[in-house]
Amino acid sequence: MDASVKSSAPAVSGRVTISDVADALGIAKGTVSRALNDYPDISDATRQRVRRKAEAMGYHPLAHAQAIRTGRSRAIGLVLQTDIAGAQRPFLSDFLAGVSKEASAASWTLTVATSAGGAEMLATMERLINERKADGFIVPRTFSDDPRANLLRCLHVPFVLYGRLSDIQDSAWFDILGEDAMCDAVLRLAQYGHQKIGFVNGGLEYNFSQIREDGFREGMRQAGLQADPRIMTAGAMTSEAGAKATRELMSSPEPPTAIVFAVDVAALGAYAAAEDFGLAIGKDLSVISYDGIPECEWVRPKLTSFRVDSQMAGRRLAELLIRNVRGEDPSTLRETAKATLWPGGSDGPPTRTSDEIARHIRAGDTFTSCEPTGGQA
Amino acid sequence: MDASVKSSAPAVSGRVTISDVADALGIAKGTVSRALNDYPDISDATRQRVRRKAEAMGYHPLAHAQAIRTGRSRAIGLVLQTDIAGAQRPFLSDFLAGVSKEASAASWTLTVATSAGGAEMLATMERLINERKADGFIVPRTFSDDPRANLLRCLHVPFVLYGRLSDIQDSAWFDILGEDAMCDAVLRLAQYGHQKIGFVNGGLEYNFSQIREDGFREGMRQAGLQADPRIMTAGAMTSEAGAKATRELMSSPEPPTAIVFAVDVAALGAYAAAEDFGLAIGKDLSVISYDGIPECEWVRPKLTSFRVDSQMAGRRLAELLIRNVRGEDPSTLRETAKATLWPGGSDGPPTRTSDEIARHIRAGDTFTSCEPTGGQA
DNA sequence: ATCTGTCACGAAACCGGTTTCGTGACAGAT
DNA sequence: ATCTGTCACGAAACCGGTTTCGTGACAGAT
Repeated sequence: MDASVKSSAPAVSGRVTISDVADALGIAKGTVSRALNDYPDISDATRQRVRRKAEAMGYHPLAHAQAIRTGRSRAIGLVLQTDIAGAQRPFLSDFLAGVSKEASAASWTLTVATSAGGAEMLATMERLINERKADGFIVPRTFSDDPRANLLRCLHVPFVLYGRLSDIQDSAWFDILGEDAMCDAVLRLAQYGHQKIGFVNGGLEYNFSQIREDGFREGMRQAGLQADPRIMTAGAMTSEAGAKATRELMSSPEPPTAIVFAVDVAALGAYAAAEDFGLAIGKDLSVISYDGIPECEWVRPKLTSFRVDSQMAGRRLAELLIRNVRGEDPSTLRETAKATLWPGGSDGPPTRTSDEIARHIRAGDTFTSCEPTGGQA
Repeated sequence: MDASVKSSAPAVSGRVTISDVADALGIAKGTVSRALNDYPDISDATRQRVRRKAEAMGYHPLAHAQAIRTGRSRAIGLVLQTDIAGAQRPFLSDFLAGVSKEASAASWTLTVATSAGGAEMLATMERLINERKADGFIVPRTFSDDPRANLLRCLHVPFVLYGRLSDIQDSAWFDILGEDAMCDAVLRLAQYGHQKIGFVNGGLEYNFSQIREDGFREGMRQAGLQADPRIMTAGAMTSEAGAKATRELMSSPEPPTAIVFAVDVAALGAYAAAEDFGLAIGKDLSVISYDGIPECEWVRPKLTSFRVDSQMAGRRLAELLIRNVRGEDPSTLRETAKATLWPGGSDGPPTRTSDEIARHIRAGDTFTSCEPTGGQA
């Protein structure tokens, strides 16, 4: 009888649309939209009615339908750099789990792309922006002077750094306090009685390296020890580089009895170097590192390392980014967390002095092996 | 003078829209759309003109604007299971790189979510489908009876399995020929002279396990050897489980001189077990495994393993899925590839007989250690 | 009693695409 | 010369949302 009866069938696709909700309430769909988006020109009574009905009908707006008008699709962008030697590999699964969990909780999604570094990386990000596949980015592995941050700032696209930027400006970030870990590592070694403590830093192109070196120096200062530049080096981001760095440090006139590494993969290289020299890790040479990659548990003795909770980092970064996109001031979106010491067997009281080690290495023989090695003998 | 002059300004956002292209050509935007989508009611001449102009103006349709009408957003869905012990972790970065590269090349994107297994996994996938965040799914780590595949089939959502399904039906898949690798592993060991060869399979809930066991048996058959059920076991998906399985096999009346593992992480456990028994890996006990995880390079001796090219797998899966979504018959979208042998030092000619090993283990002492261990002595 | 301002909503335009419907132009058949 | 069918396109509706614009109803001031 009533000619205005529109079919209230819930659309062909089975999804509940905003029109379905509006029809069910007998109001305009624009009103429903404004009610759900907290426009001020909607009465509290209506707002409540709409909310309840939408909830009851299981209505969820389609992000990409909103995007066409708003330009935002509730998607977090993450571009992984794949041309660097496994740098982010071990944490990736946990990290993604953290990001995507937090995203899901806010009805956001995660768009992942991969790229080599440099121009390709920036092009990839621009494409995601242009195609509205990402409303903002999580920028992992911050560089000291990060072109990604520069680009996103120019384009006024929100982002959150995983790592602090020296040129802090107005960016949001989350970071693990690597400096505290390095400092604690030194103090732990000093307490064991180590006096000659070496440092193998990561690549100086990364922002974290300066920070970790500062932490190392601060630890030495607090322990009342001298930081000796002859047993400090940097740039070790692979096991091979870590081995090479270790050999260099150990070949110095006054070799260290303990080395602090800024990254685990480099520290793993110390095992090979120690083997070459016939030094026992954890006894002749103590090692403490940072990251907490699973390989720490594989090597013997296990590698003592400051472990980073990557899943938590992912979660926090996602939350900060979402708040950034929603308009909060980036300079209020900054957080830090601490790494946790996971003791292995790679550190302990020194069993040899620096002198003894130096003589031993010059002599080219070993302390511990049971089969004769090296030398002309 | 001409009242019909619409502003040809390229929109506020800077993007070129379909209307911009239509205006530039003086034709209707519907015509442009049909021309670009190869509708039959567009003349070749017009089609060419439109294509060229769109190209020249740098027009790219907005995937989510298309999605609102078509229901498709050119996005690949990938839900990672994060509650299983690191199973997919090591390959993840390469795998994502492969998927996302292939996706980018086709102007698709990759939506990643994570989930625990079971009902949560299915709910996560349904959410992505309902919100049009994925037009189809790559289903990694296929289970023998895979609830994800069942769900997607019911919903008529395209998907590609990474792994073959026993109940093949109409699904598309890509898989590495694990059976060939297992077979080759046995033949390699047989050529070294091994006769008692054990097998430690992965979890039987995974589809690959049956396939790899078949490959192992086929290898034994080709080598003219008896598969001995007392030195075959399954369910080892972690290093601990691999160590336990190795101990069991070695404690059998006729222990193996070589073991084939279906997965690397389990094989890594063999190192710990061998150490317990005082057996030298690669000499007293040969080990060959499968996956090619980076840890193979960390252990001593390096683990001989059949390496899977995860990036390639990701690429192939992405391509197959896209073709599936575009309407190609899934039963024509099936591919396999071979794993590549990466020899380490964990396999070689047997240095002891099964008997010698059995006696040794019963005696509870070791062959190789230089310090006395074990026994009451 | 009228005027003014605010409240709260409906109607309609809009975002950037796709798809349906209608029709003028032309060719070929009668 | 008219009729019929196909070709090739324009116009308009549509997808599911958001946002702008307009206006009736009511309250308070004059």
